[in-house]
Amino acid sequence: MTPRTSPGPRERLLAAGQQLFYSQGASVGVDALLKEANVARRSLYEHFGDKDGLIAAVLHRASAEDLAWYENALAGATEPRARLLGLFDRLDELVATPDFRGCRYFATDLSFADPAHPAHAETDAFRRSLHALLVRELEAMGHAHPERAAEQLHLLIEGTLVVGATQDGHHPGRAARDLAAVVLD
Amino acid sequence: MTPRTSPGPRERLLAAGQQLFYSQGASVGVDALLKEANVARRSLYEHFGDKDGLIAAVLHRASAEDLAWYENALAGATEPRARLLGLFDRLDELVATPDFRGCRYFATDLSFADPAHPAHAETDAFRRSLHALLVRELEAMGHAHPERAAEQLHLLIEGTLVVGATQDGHHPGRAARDLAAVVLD
DNA sequence: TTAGAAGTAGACCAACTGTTCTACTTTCCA
DNA sequence: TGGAAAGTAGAACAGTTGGTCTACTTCTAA
Repeated sequence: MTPRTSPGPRERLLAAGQQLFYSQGASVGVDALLKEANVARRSLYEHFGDKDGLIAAVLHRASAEDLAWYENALAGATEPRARLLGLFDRLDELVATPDFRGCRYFATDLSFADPAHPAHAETDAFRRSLHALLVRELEAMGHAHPERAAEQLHLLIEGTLVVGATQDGHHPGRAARDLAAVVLD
Repeated sequence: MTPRTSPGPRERLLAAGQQLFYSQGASVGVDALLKEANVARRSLYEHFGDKDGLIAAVLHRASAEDLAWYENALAGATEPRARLLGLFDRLDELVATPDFRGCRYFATDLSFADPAHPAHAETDAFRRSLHALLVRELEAMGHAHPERAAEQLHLLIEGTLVVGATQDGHHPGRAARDLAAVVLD
């Protein structure tokens, strides 16, 4: 019942944070977040404690969404090897998006020099999940060294994101895909 | 003459900026910079106009130093192929440094959402120089597709830096070196 | 119907930001 | 020796930051 016709302030804050933290960086002001979310100042502090709490919550949510994106990208094919190669095709499309600005998690890590900041726990968790996902796929295709290969694929993914974010016109996904094919053999 | 026994305020500001912008990010306060450089407030604004001017100048200087680092890393061998592979060995050592925090230029790009910020011109220039350096080496070894191979090597370098900055205990330089060997053939 | 929870709106605060300015000192060259 | 240039020290300023607080409204469930 009461299917909540429109999302509440908590949801709106998370959505606004996800968008603004990505496009502007973690330094966006609280005022901008409140305005974008159309939410009262008080609601932010009631729901998340402080700005850092919102940042961590946004990363937590984005992490789940991004992992789902990876799963979806893999689902483009059924054969294990084709699944992983297809991932790089999808990455190539992703980084070509006009407002692509690189990996949310690495950007967050760079924003907070203090290693005790709660955001780092979220970015670490994301990377571990991504690594586990890659290992799972590699094991499914019977790779001889899944751990090592996963690290190499991860390196190719990060490289693709950075090059995609900093250089226009390139197709880093294609370059990475060629190298990924080597890793898989 | 007057070999300037100790570096002047300009040099001290550049050195302090190079260190603090890297370790703390571009958001370090002017006060911290002045204190670290042991320089009067006024000197900063006389020499660099404003904080952004210092940021650009620091990047300009770091760019030259970092390119020299790449040249030096290549100089570990004479045979063209060994030169490029040796670069990844040096990168592997670099990212293992305890205070390594990733690529200065990518971090800077992420810090300034405004594409008109003067820092972006410096990071672009650095990347172009690095690309040219890679192309030069690939041509020297008679590679069939120097431009394409340079993009792949660049991707491997960026991936190495990101993984090195975010995951401890890994040896991304080794993983990248294996893949670089494939690129070179 | 009504009490209480949740939300809005916005004033307010202390701390900090980059920047400008004034006054004094050092350096160095003609 | 003298005087301009460059440097230091630090007060002051306006704008912004994250965060708290009060007063009012809306929703909702007993």
